Amino acid sequence: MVQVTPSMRIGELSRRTGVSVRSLRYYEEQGLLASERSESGQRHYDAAAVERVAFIQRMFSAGLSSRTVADLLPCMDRPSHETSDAALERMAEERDRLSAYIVELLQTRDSLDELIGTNRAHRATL
Amino acid sequence: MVQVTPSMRIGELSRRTGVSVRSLRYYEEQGLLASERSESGQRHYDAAAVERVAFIQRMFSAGLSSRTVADLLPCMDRPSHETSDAALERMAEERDRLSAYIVELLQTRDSLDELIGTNRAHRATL
DNA sequence: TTTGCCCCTCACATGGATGTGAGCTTTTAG
DNA sequence: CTAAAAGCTCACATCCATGTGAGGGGCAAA
Repeated sequence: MVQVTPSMRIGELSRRTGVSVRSLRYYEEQGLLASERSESGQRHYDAAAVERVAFIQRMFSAGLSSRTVADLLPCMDRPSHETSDAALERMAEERDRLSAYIVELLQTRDSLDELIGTNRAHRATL
Repeated sequence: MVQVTPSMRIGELSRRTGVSVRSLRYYEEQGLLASERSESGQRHYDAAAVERVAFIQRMFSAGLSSRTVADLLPCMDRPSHETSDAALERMAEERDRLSAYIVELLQTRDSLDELIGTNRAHRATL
């Protein structure tokens, strides 16, 4: 039988995403990343998994917890009328949190720039 | 003798900054925040400490470790020719890291917006 | 003096993602 | 067929800022 979506095993997914095998298993444990199991119990992923892993990483790096991401993913997989008010609200909340965080970081970057500027100026007086 | 800078104790600094007493002691342990000790061993801070604590928090929230902040602070306290090349480079490095991070977060926010938009659209079809 | 609050140190706990290693099975390449 | 490479599970370790609690001192108001 020909594989329609040539499945990859965990090592390959790890290589393609740059995410450790350990972490991929963790994502599964947290309900973020599904896998088909072969008879012998090995995980197999379709090509879409690469994207999904990237998404998960982005969310993590934006400060969302695995729990939160788990709540969001269904809305991504099947955006439908089933999307509860709660989930929608949750997304908006996270978005706002992220926005505020970005603003904060921009200010922090300015602080750093100023700090660097001041020090460069002092160096120039050598 | 009149106190020129009326010193505050740790509880007050905590209140003014919103940072826990525990954390303030931790900052000191990490060499980020100095304090004068009274005879009985109690910490006293001058008004400038409030600003410094705020700065530390910003750096932390920008992902710098206490170690890194400790390396940066001398450049803030005494920007002078003594500012080593290494320190300056370090600052620039952190600035760039932060910049890259911000860009990433902006993209992530866009992802979230799109996700929210898609779901709202589906809700509208109810 | 007693009561109450703040401070001190020490040290163990927490959370969340990830690292690491043991012990064992499956797959693959020679 | 055999050995290397890759998977599996389980479970303990790590990092880092912070929480928490024990046990005890300092100091002001009643």
